[in-house]
Amino acid sequence: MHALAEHLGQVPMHSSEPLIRKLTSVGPVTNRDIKVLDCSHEERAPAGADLFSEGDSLGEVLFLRTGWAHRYRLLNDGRRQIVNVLVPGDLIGPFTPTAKQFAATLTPSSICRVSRADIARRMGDCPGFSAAVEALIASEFELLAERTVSLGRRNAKERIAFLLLEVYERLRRVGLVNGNSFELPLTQEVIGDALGLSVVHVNRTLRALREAKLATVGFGRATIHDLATLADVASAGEGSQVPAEEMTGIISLR
Amino acid sequence: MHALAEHLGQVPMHSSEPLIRKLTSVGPVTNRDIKVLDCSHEERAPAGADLFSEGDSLGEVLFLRTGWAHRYRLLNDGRRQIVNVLVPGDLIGPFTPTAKQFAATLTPSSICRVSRADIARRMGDCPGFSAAVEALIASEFELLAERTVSLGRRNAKERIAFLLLEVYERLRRVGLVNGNSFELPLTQEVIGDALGLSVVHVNRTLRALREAKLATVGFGRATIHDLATLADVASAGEGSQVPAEEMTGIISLR
DNA sequence: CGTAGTATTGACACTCGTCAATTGGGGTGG
DNA sequence: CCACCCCAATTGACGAGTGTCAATACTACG
Repeated sequence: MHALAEHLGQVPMHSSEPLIRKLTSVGPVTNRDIKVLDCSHEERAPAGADLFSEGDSLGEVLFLRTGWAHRYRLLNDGRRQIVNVLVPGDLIGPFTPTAKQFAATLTPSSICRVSRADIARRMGDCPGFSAAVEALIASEFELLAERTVSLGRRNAKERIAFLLLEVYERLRRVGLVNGNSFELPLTQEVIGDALGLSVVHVNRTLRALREAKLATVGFGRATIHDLATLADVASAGEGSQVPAEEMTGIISLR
Repeated sequence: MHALAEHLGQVPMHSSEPLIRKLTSVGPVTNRDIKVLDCSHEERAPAGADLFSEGDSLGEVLFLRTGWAHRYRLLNDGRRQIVNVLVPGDLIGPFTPTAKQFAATLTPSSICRVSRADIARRMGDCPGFSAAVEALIASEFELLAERTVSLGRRNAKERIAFLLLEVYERLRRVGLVNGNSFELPLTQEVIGDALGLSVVHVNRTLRALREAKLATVGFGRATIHDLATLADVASAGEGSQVPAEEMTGIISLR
């Protein structure tokens, strides 16, 4: 990395980066569009760092350049529900000027901040960027609906199988899967809080999946041994499996 | 109603209408903005009518002018998860050009269709309208996150209490609550499918709430007898209770 | 006055949560 | 380099919350 660039808070980006891959995966994005990110503030955060809290008014949007994070809500008796687990390349949020959820890192991460004003200003010259952001939000929406289905109608085994496949697919899209194995720096507690399960039950279920030779999870990694069968378990559901993603914002005003 | 207008598919709207109330509740909307709706196609649908299905490409967005509806997903073994229950004035969707969920009415309804192209075209002269739509989507997003918390971390009693309060609040905003009682044309099966519970358990829980003199649900109506206590039950959760809504789209490019 | 869908209730099974104790790994200070 | 500590992972035992099955009572509507 260029020391000067780093000193200025501007680290050059490469097309192999998850964030760039992610953006280009949802539609045509030019170098010019990506510049919006290049020019922005960039910073590192250790594991477990708070990124924003419920009620915060940021004026910016955060992207996860490297590392893992999560967005969550708390109940006043301490229960936590993770709304989404964020992998490299993901849009962290917040989705509204004042955040309605908490966000924190799970591993040491590199965060990219872009001011909302900037995005708006660039709508004219870098339409690809705001369109990409719109698409990212749309897929976040989709993910959330899918999680709702899991929590409402799938049992523990199905939920975990589904999560593994979902993460597998998301990582694959940004080039972070090698063969049938990928990094998964989630504690069982995090998995539980994401899927509405207790740590103990996550552990039991993980063991069941391992004994059934479907997948092995642990040591910060996950390995899928039998993708087909795992998919069967995962989606006793999924009606019509709508294909990939479209380059369309929510409701896409286009 | 004017026979002529009806014949043309254009029914004049009044400010007392839930749909108009809903739009104005999220921000400044002018008569001109509302015209976008006036000019659009309007139609009636009986109870249980399908509005769109997973995979459909509509080219339009639907609004629920009167009546109740729901958006849902199906698992291939028949399990259903209702993603959201829609009350008069709600934006039905779909949120993406090709729908990723099913939508159907629950009661006889009046539906308003607006073409996406039209919304885009009006962005210039009726900015208030597309801004309002953006805000509606943002609140839908918020609702979905909240439902996720319910399904993941609340028990049956809390979920139902929460649903009652949520619907109460949504109806209140569009002027459909009289005192502590409101219409609730949901079968226990629908409630169950929305909250990830079985019909039987919904019934049991409803009875418990009734016996605790918190709320009575039945005969297409709900009555809240003890709002304060019900709220206590509902949200063992809700950290900081972020206030009302802001006139800001998701990420609001403004 | 049927017929069908909805609401209710009881009995019972099973998934999943809670409690508590133990193990295993990875870091840290002596 | 070892002792210690803390956190994550495991496991067993037990109980609470929910689902399932099945029978019965309503209600609405044609």
